[in-house]
Amino acid sequence: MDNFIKIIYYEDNRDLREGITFLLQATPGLEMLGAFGDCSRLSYELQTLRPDVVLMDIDLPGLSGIDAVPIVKATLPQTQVLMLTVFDNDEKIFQAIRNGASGYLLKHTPPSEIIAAIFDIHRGGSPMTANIARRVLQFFQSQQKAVPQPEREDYRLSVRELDIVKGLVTGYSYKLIADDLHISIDTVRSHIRHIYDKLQVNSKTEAILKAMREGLV
Amino acid sequence: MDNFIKIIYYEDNRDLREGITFLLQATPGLEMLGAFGDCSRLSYELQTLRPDVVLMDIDLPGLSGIDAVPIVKATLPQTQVLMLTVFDNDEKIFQAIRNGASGYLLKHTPPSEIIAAIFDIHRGGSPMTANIARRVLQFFQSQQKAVPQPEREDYRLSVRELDIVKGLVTGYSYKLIADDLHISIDTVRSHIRHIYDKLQVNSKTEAILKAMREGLV
DNA sequence: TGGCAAATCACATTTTTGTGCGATTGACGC
DNA sequence: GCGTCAATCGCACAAAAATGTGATTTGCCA
Repeated sequence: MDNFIKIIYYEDNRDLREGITFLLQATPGLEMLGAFGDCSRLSYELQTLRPDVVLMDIDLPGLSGIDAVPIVKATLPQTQVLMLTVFDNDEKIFQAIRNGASGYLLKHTPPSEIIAAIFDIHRGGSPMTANIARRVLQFFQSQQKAVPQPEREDYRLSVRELDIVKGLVTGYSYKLIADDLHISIDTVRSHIRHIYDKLQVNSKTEAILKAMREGLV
Repeated sequence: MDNFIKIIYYEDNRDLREGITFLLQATPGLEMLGAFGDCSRLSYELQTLRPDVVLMDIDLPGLSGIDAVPIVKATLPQTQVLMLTVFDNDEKIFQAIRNGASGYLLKHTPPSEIIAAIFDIHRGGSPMTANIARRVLQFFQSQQKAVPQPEREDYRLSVRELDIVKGLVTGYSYKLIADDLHISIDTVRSHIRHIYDKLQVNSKTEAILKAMREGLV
């Protein structure tokens, strides 16, 4: 049984727990090490049984399944956690994922898919129902879309003027910028004048703030 | 055929295109509207055929499948895009997702799963191979971890000093800050001196930059 | 109750910026 | 070839900021 996938299972509903346990025990390639109604002895069970995969319900009495995930990952980093739950609530899903769960199935998933998911997750995949995956993707997309700023204006600064702005945003004085770019301080002044014109400001501070906010640098 | 899922397919490999087309044509519930070797007439095809699902290869001649996705979503926002490709490269995956793809399968996926995925995606799910899902989750986890800031120092600024800093970051001159807070400009100077001491800087610019970066405001 | 820090104000001096009014050079377009 | 513009530099004067060296009041707390 050396290359069998070793599994432990946390689920407070007794019928379900026994049903799944029976199912997994009957599956070649899987080794069911234990099934428990709560996480009260989680650390002990992890250390003695050293499972490859932990199946975890969310709504457990005492320590919730979500809070149990980081403990599993801290104790056995190589062990994969597969959430198996009725909650398809966004916050719970993301929380579980943040905490280190590698898969997320809803309980109504057919037994054959649960078994496939266990092999998947052990192979380095992340089984998710298509619904859950959609939530994750949507979150992902919303995060990404937040980056492209709201309509950035084009102030038509020349490359040299941008050099100067970079200097300002670095916190340099005119003199330092001049030294840095090997030009005279009067040239820096001159550029700064044009920059102020183009940015419609009239002090270094305003220019810096505007440049930062408008993402010119 | 009204409730059939209408599909168009972009794939430059002719054998594969014809194979998949044949497969989908033979599947009850699916209606294959067309299969094309490139995206040269994408807009036209979208508008005339109005598919429910677009299957999209990535490595197409001319416009790449990744760049085609935003066009699909812009033209027909309700239409779901399922990427079907050999690339399991992170950047390509994330790019496609960012652009609005709702599913991502590798070409070696068995035909039965491709068909299941089409039904899935049309139902609002996001079919992904477990491998792809793992990449997305990992990216997700790394993003989340990035949020907890890198140890913000406590510079022990007094409330009044913070008022001043806020003024600076708003772009106010000493005089404006003084007026704003109803104190003399010399008092502002005095506070600023203390602020510079505490922040370990020696110019307004540096103070503003440090305050912004350290999130003091 | 005596020390301490925060908040207030004053005055003087030096540096740094802002602004007005120039000039020269070189690249590019028409 | 002529106009335009970016990039360079100069000088002068005024305004703002940085620095030094003070002082007074208030409230806290040990």
